[in-house]
Formats: sequence, C-alpha cells, structure tokens
Amino acid sequence: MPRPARSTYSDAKPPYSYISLTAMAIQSSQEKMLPLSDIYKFIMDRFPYYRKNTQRWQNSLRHNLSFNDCFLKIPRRPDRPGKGSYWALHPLSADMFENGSFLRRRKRFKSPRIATIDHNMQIKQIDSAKIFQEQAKVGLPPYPPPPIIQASPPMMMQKMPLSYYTSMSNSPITPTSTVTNSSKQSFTIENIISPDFKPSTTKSPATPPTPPRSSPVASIDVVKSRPSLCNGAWCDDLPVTRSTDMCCGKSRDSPVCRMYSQDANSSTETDFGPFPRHASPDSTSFPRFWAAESVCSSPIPRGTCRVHLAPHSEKHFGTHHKSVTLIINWTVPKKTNRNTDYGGKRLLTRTGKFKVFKNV
DNA sequence: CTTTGTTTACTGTGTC
DNA sequence: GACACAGTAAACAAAG
Ligand SMILES: [Mg+2]
Repeated sequence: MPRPARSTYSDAKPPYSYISLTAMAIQSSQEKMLPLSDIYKFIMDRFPYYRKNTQRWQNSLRHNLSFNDCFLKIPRRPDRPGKGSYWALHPLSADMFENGSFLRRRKRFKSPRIATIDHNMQIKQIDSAKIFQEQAKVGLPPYPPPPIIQASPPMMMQKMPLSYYTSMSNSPITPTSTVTNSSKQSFTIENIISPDFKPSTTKSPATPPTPPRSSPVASIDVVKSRPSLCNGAWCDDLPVTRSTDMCCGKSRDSPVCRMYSQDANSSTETDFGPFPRHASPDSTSFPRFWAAESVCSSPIPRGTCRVHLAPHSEKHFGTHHKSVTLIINWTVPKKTNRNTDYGGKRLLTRTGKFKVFKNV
C-alpha cells in the first residue's frame, strides 16, 4: 500500500491533494470503493484540518471526483440502496503516483479508449472506464466478455472492486491483497490487470510501469468561423464565436469570451460579462446606459451574438453619441486540437473592435 | 428539502 | 510566456 497518512495529523493542512486523499480513502477500503460520504469520513477521521469548512473542501472534492478520469463511479448494487454511487479508482490509474507516494503524482490520468468488438463484429473505440464499470457490475462470473482487441497502454494496474458485486451475502470481504482469482473465463478485470498493486518498493519486472501514453482522442469540431469586422455599419448579428465553442467535451480552464461596449467619447468600457451558458440573458441586468442584449442561439458550437441597444440607449444614440464601439474579445485555439487541460493547445485571445453607427 | 454529481469560470503556482 | 496541475466558487440537475 502506498503509505497511508499518519493516523493523527495536526490541524495543519496535509500536503496531499484531493486526488491523493481520495485515492487513499478508496484504497484503504476493503472493496476498493467507497460512497462519497465515506470518503469524506475517511478524510475527516485522520485529518483534523478537514473537520472545518466542510462545504468548501467537499465541493472541491466532488469536483475532483467528477473531473478526474482516475475516479470511476460504480453503480450501487440493488441490495445496497442508498444515495449516490460508489467511487473506485480506474484500474489503469494505479501508476498515478510515483512509486506509490501520495505526495508525487505523475501526469494527469486520462482514461484511455480501447478498441472493442460490438455485437455486429464492428470495431469500436470506447472509453475504458465503461468497461470497468460494466465489469464491476458483472463481477467475475459469466458473461459475454467484451473482447478487447488492443488495450492501448500496457501498464501497471490495480484491482477493481470485484468483490463488491460478487460477494453478495456469503463470501467474506476479501482483503484486497489476497483476491486471487485462479480460474477464470476469457475476460475479466483480473485478466487485464496485473495481480497486485505494489507501490513503493517492489517493482514487477514483467510489467514495467509505463506512464500512460496519451490515448487517441475523439475527433474534434474545430470552429472555423471568425468574427468578421463590420466597421461602419450597424451590425444586427455579429458573428461571435464563444470560447466554449472551442471546447471538446469537458472544458476547463477556458477563457471567457466577453463583450465590452465602449463609449466612443468617454472611453469608458462596460463589461457585459461572459456570454450566458444556455439562454439569453435578461437585458435588465445589463448596464443602464449602454445596455445591450446578447443572444446566443445555442449552447453548442457556434452562436450568434445579437447586439441591440436598449431602448434607453437608443434614445441617446446619434445625439449624445455618434457611435458605439463594441469591443469583442473572443478566443481561438492556438494551433488546432483541443482545449487546455485536455492535451491540446491553449487559446489565444483576439480582440475585435466593432464600430457601430446608427442605421439611418 | 439535502446530497450527490457535472460542469464552467477563474485563480494561483511551479516548471520549462 | 506557455503550459500543466491544483483549489475554489458557483450554477445547475438529478436523485434520495
Ligand atoms: Mg471521474
């Protein structure tokens, strides 16, 4: 086992990340899986620091569970009802910590996609997480083993919470290190993972701990459109690409596309804030004078930002102010590919100025 | 209602 | 500065 934390930790903040703390909790459990509340409990039990501000860190921790591929949600068994799922470690993430030290994590773990054969004998790429979640359900025994053609990275693996579904009532919960399945069918978790999780000292020469090579990524829709300048004309529909347009799947660390309105005379800038996620914003929340309305037609790929002046502004437009300059920032991927944390390139911020005159 | 889960946005930090 | 990782807040949905 990676060394667990000291059983008593002072009030100081432990040097472990949420990923580490959560991994500790899960690994410490008999079944290698825990419901959320038990993860909380584990952490609070041995780290007094986390007995305070529970809202805060628990929110962060949940974020980590969802966000990180190394944590898998395993559905509850019907005979063990309750709220929420169980959380396990992705078997292929055993390599995550350098020689098992919770203090040093390697590269962020990405659940690799794996080639399988579907019912029609078609080769399909699916997230390996799926396989393990399914497998946990099925347990050791029978069943149409999803044949694995090629599991991308050969690597050190760890146990899946097998006993969970299989040791319903009778079998004693197997101590993790001794779950040795002797006879088995063509494919189980145990088949594709190595027999034991050996952290610090021992290294299996047979299975060198290859760091997870980045796996093939799903194809991406790269947004091609660029906002075009429309100087000198009233633009009813400004083609604006939102930052989230650039994202493929989950996004994180993505910059925002904001829209600014700048008064040509006073040069005061009004920040209209990021574009709304799903719907059009209510125009009342916008600044009084340069109130505008932004409508993003859809939450996905591309949206059109429609800029109007609010009635109040409209009245002064062309008298008080000859024009309005809209400064619109948007982002483009620096190269192509994906966004930020997901292996791709960062985004560049571009700025466009749109001078808008009243349409006569 | 609360808890659990997903996601976006933003921030800070260390490294190269 | 680019980039990867980490922590936090918060919106929001779904399920208990
Ligand atoms: Mg996850």
